[in-house]
Amino acid sequence: MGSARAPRLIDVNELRVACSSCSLRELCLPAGLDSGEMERLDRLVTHRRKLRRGTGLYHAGEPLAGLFAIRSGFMKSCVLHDDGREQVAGFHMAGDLLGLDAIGSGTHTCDTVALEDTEVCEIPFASLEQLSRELPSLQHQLHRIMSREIVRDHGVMLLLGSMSAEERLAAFLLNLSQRFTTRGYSPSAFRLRMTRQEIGSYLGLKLETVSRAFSGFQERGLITVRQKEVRILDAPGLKAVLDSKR
Amino acid sequence: MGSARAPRLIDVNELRVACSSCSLRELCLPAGLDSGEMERLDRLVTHRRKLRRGTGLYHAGEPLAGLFAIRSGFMKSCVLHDDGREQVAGFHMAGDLLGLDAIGSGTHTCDTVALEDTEVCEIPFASLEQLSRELPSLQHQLHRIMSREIVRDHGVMLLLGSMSAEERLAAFLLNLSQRFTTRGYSPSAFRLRMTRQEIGSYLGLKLETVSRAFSGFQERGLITVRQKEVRILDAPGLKAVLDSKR
DNA sequence: GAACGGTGTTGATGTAGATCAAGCCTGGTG
DNA sequence: CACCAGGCTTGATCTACATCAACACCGTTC
Repeated sequence: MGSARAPRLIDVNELRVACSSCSLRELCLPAGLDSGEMERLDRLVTHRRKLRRGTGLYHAGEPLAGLFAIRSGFMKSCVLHDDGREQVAGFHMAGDLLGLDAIGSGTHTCDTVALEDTEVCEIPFASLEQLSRELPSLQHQLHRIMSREIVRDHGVMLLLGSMSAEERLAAFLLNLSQRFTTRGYSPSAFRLRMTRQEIGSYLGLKLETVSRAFSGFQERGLITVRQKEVRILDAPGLKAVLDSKR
Repeated sequence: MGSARAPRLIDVNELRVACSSCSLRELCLPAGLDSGEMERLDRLVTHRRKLRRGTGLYHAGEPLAGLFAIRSGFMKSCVLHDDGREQVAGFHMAGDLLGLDAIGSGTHTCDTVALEDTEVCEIPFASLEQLSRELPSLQHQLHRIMSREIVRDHGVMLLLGSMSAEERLAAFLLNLSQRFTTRGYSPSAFRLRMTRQEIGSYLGLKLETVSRAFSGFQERGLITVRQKEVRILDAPGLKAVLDSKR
């Protein structure tokens, strides 16, 4: 269908969103590459996809198509248990790389869904492996990204295994705040893209508990919440919630 | 101290435990390599270390020395929270690769401790990256291992976030059983290398709860437990515990 | 602008697992 | 061989969170 359009126009458009001119290049796969290297990476990224809010990107069981870098928007990934139970495994924003779970088996092990309109860059994995053999910086960056994902997961395990409801929510808010900051947004005022139910699923809590924890923080003057709009009034206070329990 | 010994002897010894003659080669980093490639990998593995039970291998905060492949024995890794809380992040046995957490930042993010006398092969990471640029099979195997670690962590997150105490313990026992089987041991009778406290830490439970769940399984004829000796009498029954809760 | 469905808040009650406590194995040590 | 410390089990009680329930809010659609 896209082939009906004038090819020239598409080329120009693709050029405009090349890695080298992408504002996320320092967060994403191209971090640490020089301009020549980045150009070679660009050539791998032939597909970009726009996802409407609510649309899935890939599903558990599907063969690995490629990795996906988020250009803009917000996504969640969910792991599924045999019996239908599902849990949010992570929330992903611009610069994050999705699909790493599928490298091991060649098959995706979780579902990913856009929580707002989202644009992703598709990077064919075989080509990426090949190119990263030629570009040590790219190879290393890929390793760094996978390693950081492992460390992040360990943090979530710690949270789920040994923190109270309020501690979990405080950690969650501080983490979001930090990630927004890295991307140039306000650390203290942001809009949650996910529901209470999804936050609860991620934190191992029920939605009512999440709601009560929000209210509790608000009563103590740590934050204000109005539906999905959150403002952090007292970041040190939130951090203190984390250490309070000894 | 080792240099006082006759170098010849050490060389012969090192040869004996080369990757190519290691019984774990299909589980470990050399999986998928041909004999010439394996020989090149062998040359990276200059250090082997024996750890007495209770000894640490590396600690959070230390710079990445290298990756470590377990040749024999049993280890745990623990993530630490700022406030001193600690949680077991995983149990590791022969063929497992340790240290992946440190690639991202260059610094280890967890502690690892031998739970019984253990022998590990040290693989300098920089050399491994270099060699994996020349050997696509090695590169791919490294990626597979990291990806599988991510998938494993997602499984633990699901367990911690949405399973009851008995479900967690059942999943844990079945996982252990499966890993022992892969390594050629009995799937149904094995000796736990960790304490109830460590199992509890890993599963997000207190040791008393772990103990009660063991007793419960025993009363229902699913297993027998006597201290650290476990025998699985009814594997399908244990699997049923996982699905019971809907 | 009325009606509706998805989302969020708040209260009342129930419960799985934590906590506290006591006693029992077991393996290592003098 | 007796002793001891660390590990394990089991019981009684407590509590944080789940569950159930009612209602309020908001954005969408007709």
